[in-house]
Amino acid sequence: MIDLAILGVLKEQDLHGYELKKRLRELLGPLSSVSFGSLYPALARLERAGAVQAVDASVATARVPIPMTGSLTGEAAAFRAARRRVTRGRRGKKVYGITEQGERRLAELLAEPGDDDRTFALRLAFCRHLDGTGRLALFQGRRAQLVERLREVRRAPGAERDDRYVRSLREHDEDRTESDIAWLDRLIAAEQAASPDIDGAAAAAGTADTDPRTTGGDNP
Amino acid sequence: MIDLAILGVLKEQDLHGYELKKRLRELLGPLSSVSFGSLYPALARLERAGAVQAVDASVATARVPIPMTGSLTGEAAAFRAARRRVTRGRRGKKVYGITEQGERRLAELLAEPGDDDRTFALRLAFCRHLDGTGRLALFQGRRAQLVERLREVRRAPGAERDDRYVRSLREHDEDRTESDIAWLDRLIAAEQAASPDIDGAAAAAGTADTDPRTTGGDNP
DNA sequence: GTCATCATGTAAGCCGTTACATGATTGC
DNA sequence: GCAATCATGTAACGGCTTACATGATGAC
Repeated sequence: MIDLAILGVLKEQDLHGYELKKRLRELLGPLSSVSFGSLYPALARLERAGAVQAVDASVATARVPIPMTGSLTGEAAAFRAARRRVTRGRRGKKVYGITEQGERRLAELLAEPGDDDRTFALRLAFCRHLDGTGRLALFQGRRAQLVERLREVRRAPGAERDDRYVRSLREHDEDRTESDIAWLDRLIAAEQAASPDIDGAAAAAGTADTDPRTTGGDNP
Repeated sequence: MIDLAILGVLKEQDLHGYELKKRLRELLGPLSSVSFGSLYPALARLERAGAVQAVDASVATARVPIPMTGSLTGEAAAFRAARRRVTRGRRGKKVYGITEQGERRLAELLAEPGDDDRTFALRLAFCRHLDGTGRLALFQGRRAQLVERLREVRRAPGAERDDRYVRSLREHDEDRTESDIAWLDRLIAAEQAASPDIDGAAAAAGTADTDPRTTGGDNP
């Protein structure tokens, strides 16, 4: 879960822990943003596993210029930074980059099934690193899951005991789920329009029984 | 969190652990239903804390309130003794009932601030045990939180780097939040219609700055 | 008599948090 | 030089899950 977030962000850009947290925050919102207490150990673990690697901060990313204050031992500092390529930058910073192994791991994490509400948002945020087939599988797998959930919400055992608040909760939950399914339908349609050669039939095995009518019918 | 769920369910009916889990499942859906591994320790903890109490299974469903007259008549003493003596029913079942202390604890848990997405649903499910003022405070507190979240989603720092998937995610998140706010507005309106004497001004201190226009404008 | 279900618990471990400790760099 | 921010980590802990262990009851 946190591995996916880290690798997904590092795939777009080399970053150190502090920046990583900021980027995750702006990507995922203040909620579901990780804390340092889990971020740094996770980075250390990923480094041990060979999925990420400390890189030279000065060559990390072109768009982040390091302001060399120049006057005091500028050349010496630059030299030292250049020599100790794999340790830390000027400010104790440890800039991480994703390795090839890490990219494979990211692909695995993006493709593996079992998405709850939180991991789906994360996967969607990084799904550009998937091919069209993988994306369709992701979307349709999620859709099937929501359809199943909608079925359960509608079955609603024990609903006769509900007071009006619980009833309202259930109704709103139903609306939300329908809205989510309609949204996924739009994503799926856009994906199929972008790649007309794949129909997702192979990718979405087992989801063929999903009933289009359960989406609440926003299509005429 | 789990305490709230347990006490809320036990307030409506005496139950043993197994049934409690089933009831929670049908109340909250398969998601966010607790596992035995957390339910039983929680029940034991609540029993040690005096919030719940093992009761005689044969009188369990009657839900007879304990007479709190203070003076121990012979009858009440006998009842209490009988109630305390019985630990488990025929089948090793241990039926729990909520105590007065537990009801106070439930009221505390329902009223205390700090609701994330999950605890709000739980509170709403049991908010009938709150008075009108408490309910309004709950709804309006949640509304203020969602308005703040909407503001953050719309600010969206770093959104210029987003690909279309992240953009779609943000848009859908915005729609969802707007829909949630509109739903809360309906709940609030219904609550105020039911109790015209309270306007929630005192209960919702600090939420007066919420702008009705931020709801997406489903009102003409 | 044995199998599914009901019923209660314990143990190990994961995943993440908060709080704490430490130090570098920049701005004033 | 001093505070604010940047930056990295460790320690303690909490809550919840899975897996395991145990046993009662009823259907057949």
